[in-house]
Amino acid sequence: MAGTARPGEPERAATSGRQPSLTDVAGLAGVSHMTVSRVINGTGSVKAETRARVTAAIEELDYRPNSAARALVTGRSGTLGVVALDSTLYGPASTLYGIENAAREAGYAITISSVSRPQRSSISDAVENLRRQAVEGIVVIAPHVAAGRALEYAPRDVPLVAVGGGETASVPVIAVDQYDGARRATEHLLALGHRTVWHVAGPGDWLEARDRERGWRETLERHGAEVTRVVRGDWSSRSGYEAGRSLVAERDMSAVFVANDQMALGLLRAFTEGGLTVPKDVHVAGFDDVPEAAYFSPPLTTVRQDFIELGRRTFGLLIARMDGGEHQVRHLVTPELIVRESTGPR
Amino acid sequence: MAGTARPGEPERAATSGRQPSLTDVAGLAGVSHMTVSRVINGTGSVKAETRARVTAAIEELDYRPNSAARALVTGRSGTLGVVALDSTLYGPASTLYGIENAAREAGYAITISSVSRPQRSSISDAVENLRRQAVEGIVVIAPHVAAGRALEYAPRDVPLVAVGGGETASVPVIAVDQYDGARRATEHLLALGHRTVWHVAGPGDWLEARDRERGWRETLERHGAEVTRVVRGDWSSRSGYEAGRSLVAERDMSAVFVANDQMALGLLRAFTEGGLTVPKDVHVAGFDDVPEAAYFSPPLTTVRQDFIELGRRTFGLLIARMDGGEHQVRHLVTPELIVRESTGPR
DNA sequence: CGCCGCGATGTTATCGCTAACACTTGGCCC
DNA sequence: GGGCCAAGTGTTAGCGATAACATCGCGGCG
Repeated sequence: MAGTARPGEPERAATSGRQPSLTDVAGLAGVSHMTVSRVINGTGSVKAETRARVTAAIEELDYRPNSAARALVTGRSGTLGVVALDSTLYGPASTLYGIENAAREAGYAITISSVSRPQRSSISDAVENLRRQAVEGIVVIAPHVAAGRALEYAPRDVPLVAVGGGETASVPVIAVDQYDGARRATEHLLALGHRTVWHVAGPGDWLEARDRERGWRETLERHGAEVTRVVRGDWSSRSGYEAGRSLVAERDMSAVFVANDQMALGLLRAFTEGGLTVPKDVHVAGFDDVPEAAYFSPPLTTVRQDFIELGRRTFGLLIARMDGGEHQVRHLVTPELIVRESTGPR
Repeated sequence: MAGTARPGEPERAATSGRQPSLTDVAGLAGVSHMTVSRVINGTGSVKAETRARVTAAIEELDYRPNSAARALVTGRSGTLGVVALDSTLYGPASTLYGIENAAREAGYAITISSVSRPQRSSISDAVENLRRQAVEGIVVIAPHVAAGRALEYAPRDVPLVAVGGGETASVPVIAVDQYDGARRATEHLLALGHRTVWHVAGPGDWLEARDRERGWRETLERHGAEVTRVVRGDWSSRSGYEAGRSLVAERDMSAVFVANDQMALGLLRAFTEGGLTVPKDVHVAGFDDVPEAAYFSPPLTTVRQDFIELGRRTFGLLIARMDGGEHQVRHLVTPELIVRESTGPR
């Protein structure tokens, strides 16, 4: 038996003050602190009996490794950072949830840094903020042009991936294929026999809004349908409502593709107030498939994005980046069209 | 001029490999590492000219303090943990946002640990998970009985506050006054002349559901109104829809208080399908005031909870706890009734 | 029979920072 | 003019972990 401490008379850590350290555990188990470290990390080889003694000591002292000390010596913090632009929205919140779950399973912690306004400076600030936390990698959830610009100047020395944004070549991007989703929705509406499809777009400085609009426009062009004027909202139900009011007046309007479900809700409301019945007078499709979409009046045809899956894949992409691999720039997740009554029989 | 390095010939950190350290900055500025530390932390006194030189060196090397080293020596990680039960819902997500904002302003980082299912063990796991990250304090957002039970066994050595949950005496709780909100909604409906008010409740193991139900029940009793049978949902629109279908059949049903807005949406849908018109045939009120509630068909009367404010106050409460003060157990935030068409004139 | 290698363990250096204390200089007071 | 104080700076000692190397038996093999 090695060491100076006698197992029969363990040196207990003072019950007061500070947390027990490796040395305290070692004292109690009658081994060196290095042996305890080996037991904890499963490295090296330790006799079964010794391991049992150490484990018991850890248990008794309720020992927990000091993550700061470990991070200092290993140079790895075990933490990833996520920048989210308005994490109260369903999409970002779900993506974050997916990322966090995958990260936790892999033993990483997640630190968040929200950004309320989509400005290049605030996004850069958030990234900088995370770097100060010594995160090992960063995810930016900000499908916004400002984010794209911010990422061009992103630090090179910390692995970074973007969700849903940026044509930047310098940062790998993962996203749901907005263009394809918009195409599906638009083609679905055209297939119902409409001469053309109107569009309520999202804010012009959001990449998702641009891609959806482009998907809609090019689908119309490909089918030789007239490209109507675009009404623009800001993602909110309120703006959808206003868009709806402006469309009610429009003659020869029989189908609308709205860039997200919340605006679609407002639009439905405006149509109802304006005396238009959906789907009898007008067909409406949305985007996102928020959990409530199936219970709108009428239930909304929409494009489903699997945010949880998106989050998981984002985490995988970041890990691959951190390991130095994975230089492919753009990863797309395919969305799915969910048909409901808002584009149903008249 | 002190030190051995000549300012004219700065010792640059190797461009390769590791991040610059205090010593690298010190070398470049021609001072000791301790002076650099003083400049960074604003402690002690440093001559203006020296400070300028150090600042320039920091800038040039793009130096960033190593948070692990700092945490190791100070014993403070500068990180707070948040446990959230389903952070994709509007309420928890907004509360988290409020907490994170307040924390960031105060220089703290936020680490999250989501819990998908409201079990005592998983909540304890999440807390344990955060402790391993050496957080200085923990917020548990989980207005659920399981959370309450988990908190009774919560570690004593890390400051912890709960949002919206638990009658536990051991942990300070901050919450929106659910009882009062339910009272307001119910009294509003009674004041419209209804003989009684029906209730679609949330899941029985959620404290918010219980408080809202109790607020409704006792208000009816206080006004001598009949207490009807309770229909129970699970917060989802789908369950609200089913509750609505079951209520459509009910004769003599003219007012419903639904425990949250999402269920209210489903209920409205079921009523529409069932041939009941709101507000003509039935009055409906919800709870939460999600951003979409104003655009339901019809716009929903509901009880607004200020989640952002709740988050800010939660952070304040946690900080107070961490400073050792603030032993008051229960803090309540008063909600507000927002009246819209769903309880409007017939 | 001595040496090599390996399993099991201990010793020492080190990560980057702050706390605590030591030291120098110059001005001011008596 | 000697001593004291404060400003400004440096030196040293850890914080609690892991990495790297050292040590010690012991069994097998040439």
